[in-house]
Amino acid sequence: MKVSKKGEYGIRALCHLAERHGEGVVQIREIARLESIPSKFLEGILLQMKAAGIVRSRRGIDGGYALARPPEEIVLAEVIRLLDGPLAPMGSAAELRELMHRSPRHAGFYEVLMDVRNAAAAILDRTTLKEVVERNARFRKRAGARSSPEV
Amino acid sequence: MKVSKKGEYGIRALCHLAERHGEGVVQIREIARLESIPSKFLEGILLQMKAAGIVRSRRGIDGGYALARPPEEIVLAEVIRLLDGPLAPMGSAAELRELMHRSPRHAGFYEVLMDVRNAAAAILDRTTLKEVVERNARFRKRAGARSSPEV
DNA sequence: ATCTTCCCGATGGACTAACTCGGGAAGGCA
DNA sequence: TGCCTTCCCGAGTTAGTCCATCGGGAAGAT
Repeated sequence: MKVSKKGEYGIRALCHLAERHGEGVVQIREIARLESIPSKFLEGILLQMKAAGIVRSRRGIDGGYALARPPEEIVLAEVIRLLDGPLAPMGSAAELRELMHRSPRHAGFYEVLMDVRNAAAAILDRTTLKEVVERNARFRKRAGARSSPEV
Repeated sequence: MKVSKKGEYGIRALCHLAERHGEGVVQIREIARLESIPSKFLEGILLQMKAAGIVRSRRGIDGGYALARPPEEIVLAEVIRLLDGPLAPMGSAAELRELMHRSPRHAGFYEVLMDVRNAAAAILDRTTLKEVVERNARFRKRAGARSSPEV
């Protein structure tokens, strides 16, 4: 599995929206500026997440984006799968299973890869956006107490 | 983390060598043929593993490759790190740590990624080549009993 | 001397990542 | 009705990586 810039930006943007959940929409430009994300790139990412039902939008003069669901109902696995593909370290879970019984000579190895993907999936499937935001807040407090002016 | 063809071929070749451990060297061409790996590609991979001390070689008319250490002293993590880079899903463990205290705003997210890399590392650091070969054998028996003529 | 093998750098095509451009469509407001 | 601001969307660019191949050179056995 690999989390690309696209995936990272996607999650960061969702965190931003999660923090303001319930306060209406927020514009691409604002997210891009505050999160240091290239805005045209972010545009495409949000569009893709909208098509997937993670996020909703409103156009016009007071338009912008908001979460389509509450933060505790969005899990990291969903957005990473969407933006960066399957969680398995090689191919997808289905392809690994296919390989295992198509070439039993190396099935043991593929089985280990499957174990790795299951371990990753176990974490990412139960980690909600809400939890990530809470974790972020905890770190911000801890670090903000002694240094660093926000980056 | 991503296991590429290079990593897959590397492990498959090592398994091949592990099965014949103690019986002298085996040639690139033979490994390539029996494991369906492009031989020129395999050549480079073996060379890299030799430089890393995983494998040793002998040239000349009866040359070839062999494991540099017994199969129970080679772990998957070592070869995957060598051939495919760090196990973390984004950057390396060190870069993730760096990010966490350099931008505490998203440290929670990076921490989750670190958890994922730790889960992967836990599996791959304790899985030896010997264990993979044993697992392979178990599958071969199970499947060979009812079908498939080796691929 | 002459095979056979490993050693090693260079190259090439396909594909992806990470952006960027430019224009179009929807929606609020005067 | 315009007008402006926002989202919508396809196409293009640049750099880099993946997978593989070529061609020759060096070491070693007989």
